[in-house]
Amino acid sequence: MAAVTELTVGQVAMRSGVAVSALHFYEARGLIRSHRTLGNQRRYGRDVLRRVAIIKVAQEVGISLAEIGAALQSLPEGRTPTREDWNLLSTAWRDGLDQKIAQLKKLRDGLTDCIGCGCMSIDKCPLRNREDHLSAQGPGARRLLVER
Amino acid sequence: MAAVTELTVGQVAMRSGVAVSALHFYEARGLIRSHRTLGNQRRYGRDVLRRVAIIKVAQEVGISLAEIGAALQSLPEGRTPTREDWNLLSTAWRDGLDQKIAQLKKLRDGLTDCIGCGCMSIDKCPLRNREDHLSAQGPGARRLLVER
DNA sequence: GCTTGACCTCAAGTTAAGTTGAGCTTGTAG
DNA sequence: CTACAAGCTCAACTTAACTTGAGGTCAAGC
Repeated sequence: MAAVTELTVGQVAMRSGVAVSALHFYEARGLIRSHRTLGNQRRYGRDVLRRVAIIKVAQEVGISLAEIGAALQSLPEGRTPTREDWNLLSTAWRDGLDQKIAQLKKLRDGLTDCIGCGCMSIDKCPLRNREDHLSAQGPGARRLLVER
Repeated sequence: MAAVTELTVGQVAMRSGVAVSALHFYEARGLIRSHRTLGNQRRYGRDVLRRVAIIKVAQEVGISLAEIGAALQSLPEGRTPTREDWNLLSTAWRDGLDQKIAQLKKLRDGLTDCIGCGCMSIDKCPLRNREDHLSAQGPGARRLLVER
């Protein structure tokens, strides 16, 4: 028992509340890192707990793993996130949240206005026309789970 | 040219802004209906435009196709949606939106409180502990794109 | 009357974020 | 020293909401 700080996957899973398979997955995606024992088992430093915490919070805010990964990578030198880093990220994400909230509000107000107006006629409904014909442009324009 | 009101898939696609393949898909899912010409091609009544409009609005509000389908089915007799029907649906959906907004606000406020506190220590952070360990309970508990 | 463009069907692919399972290895408690 | 829990890898499956493609039909202009 050299370093007391080392954690196994199972321990990280238990303490962080995410499944072992999810941890494997995050590692494959480059969101967390581990080193291996001689027997090829993963060992994590305690910083992984903080990283996982950040990941989960970001996910709840509606940020994709890809974006989270990018944000974590963009931290200078890919080092363990410090409080400073957390400030930057959480501020940015909070702003994103603000925007999302504002959008939903607009949508809700549109709905409210539209209730009872029976105007769902595609050409005239303000709700419908909010989305300025995003179709028929780029041919390969994929849009699953659209954001903006 | 008996009824001037008949539309082809292509026309519906163009006017509604959704792809032909998506219309096929909606039909397979029972969200819209068509009748066929002698040559087996789809023909739609104008009401389909309204239905598609409803579907798109609901999607933007974050409602799944399954739920939209259920809502549309629940309309008495599966008839063409009237203004009354639209009232009911849009009111319900607006309330859902309200809830979603409230949730995001709570999350944002949590983030705001947390910024600078550097408390991301899993055990003590209020943001982290909001989610009262939802792990390790039901074995088959799937949760992709969680709602609540 | 034939060529094009719009349609049709059905199967398979796509993305995100994981989960499940098979088959095999480690590590630890008794 | 021997179970049995916990790990490991890799492939395949899951859901939602469509898209893409292959292979074949319909309709309309010239």
